[in-house]
Amino acid sequence: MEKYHELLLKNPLFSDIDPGDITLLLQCLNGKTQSYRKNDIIFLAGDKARAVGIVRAGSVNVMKEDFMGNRTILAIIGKGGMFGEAFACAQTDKLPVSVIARADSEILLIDYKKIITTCPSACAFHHRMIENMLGILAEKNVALNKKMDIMSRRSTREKLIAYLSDRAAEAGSGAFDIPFSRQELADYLCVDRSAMSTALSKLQSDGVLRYTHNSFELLLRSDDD
Amino acid sequence: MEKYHELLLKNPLFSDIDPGDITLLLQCLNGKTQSYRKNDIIFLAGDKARAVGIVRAGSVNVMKEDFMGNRTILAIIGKGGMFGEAFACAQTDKLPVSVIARADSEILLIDYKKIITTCPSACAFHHRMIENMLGILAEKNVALNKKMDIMSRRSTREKLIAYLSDRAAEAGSGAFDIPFSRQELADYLCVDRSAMSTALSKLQSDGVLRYTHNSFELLLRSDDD
DNA sequence: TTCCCCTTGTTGCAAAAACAACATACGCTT
DNA sequence: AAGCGTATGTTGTTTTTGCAACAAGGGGAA
Repeated sequence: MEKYHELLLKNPLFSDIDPGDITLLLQCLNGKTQSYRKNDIIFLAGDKARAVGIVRAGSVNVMKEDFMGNRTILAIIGKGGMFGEAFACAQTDKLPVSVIARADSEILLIDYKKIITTCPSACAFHHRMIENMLGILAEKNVALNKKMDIMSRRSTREKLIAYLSDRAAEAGSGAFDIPFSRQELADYLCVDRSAMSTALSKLQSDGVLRYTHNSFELLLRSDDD
Repeated sequence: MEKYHELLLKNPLFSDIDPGDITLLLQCLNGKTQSYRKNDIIFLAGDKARAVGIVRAGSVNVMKEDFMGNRTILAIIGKGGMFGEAFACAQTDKLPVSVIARADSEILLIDYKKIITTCPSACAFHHRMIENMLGILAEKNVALNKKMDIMSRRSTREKLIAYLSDRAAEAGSGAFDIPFSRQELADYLCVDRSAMSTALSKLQSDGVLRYTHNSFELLLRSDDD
């Protein structure tokens, strides 16, 4: 049980909650831990979203099936991870994704209503959890907006500039490091790696940018673009 | 004052709150209405995000300035609209955007802490507002994820298929209408209108799709793609 | 009806990206 | 140090996009 609580404490939903309060909190939440075998369906697309899931053991796939029947894995959620929170909080009528067990798994399912409704005893940690949930959703929102800003550019060159500018702004300096390999960066920007590599070279030869490995430096140019 | 409350009631943050409770709620929130002249800075990029803004009168620009100094308008928020909620809830240290008055405006600023902290009297409507805020953030999240799924496709053709599949899934049928004109759809997908038009024609001649005006029908194909 | 404007579809062309295949550089293990 | 595998950069080809200009069609107003 000790290990179980440790796992929860690592989850941002429970951050800044006193470990000693976790047991009480779990009582308020009335979560049920359910076991699933590999390939079992945890949530099915089309269902009403009511619960948030936390992976106690094993891992799950968040999957999407399009109209043509092609299935895509949107996310792989491992031990300690959470899924379904956005759909639960949005009270979506029809879940647009399915969640399937990748392996035999133990999932803690918590009813959304129990999360957002402070319990009769109005426990402080419960309130903290609501705040955490707001923070989680808000941060994802900010990250997604940032990425959308990048992805809306038409060319690889512009996507690179948008991404690198953003990193520079975050670092507060023209010189900064990036946390991606080239392939990862290409995946993040949704472009071809080799084309991106070419675009990077061109940016350098154009004098807009200098880089070695993962260290970059954007060079301000007052005139044209 | 009556008009002012009407405006708030239309805002999703206050939905399902009894109009009679609004006055009390506003006291809990301790919001300040401030006047700004055209081009006044309401939030400045780099500031700490602490407050949510609601436009009582006038309108504001949410703007971003990149490393090169190019400014982009991310959003125009009109009367009744809200801004800054994601940054406030994420407790962002450095606001990545600025908010500027487009015209002389009256802005109701509410401290984020006051929103998420239920007041001593634990009023029910205050709690409802927290739930609303969760819903707002979660819905934006879902919408952004949906769009990301579309935007991550490499070609216009694939973006179209992703978008139309999504619409079909939402309609629960291969036949459905879309709420966009061609130009709007192109903007949504971040592609060129005429290229998109060509891609649509090709999809139709390939027998994947039929459409007239804004009525579309996706035709299932069991074999290849 | 006729005229005009706006939306949508089409075509040609230039630029860019995707793709593939290869070359080089780097880090790690033995 | 040598050898190997991975990551990165380069080059050439094909496909697609973006752009621009134009044609076709529809709706509304006079």
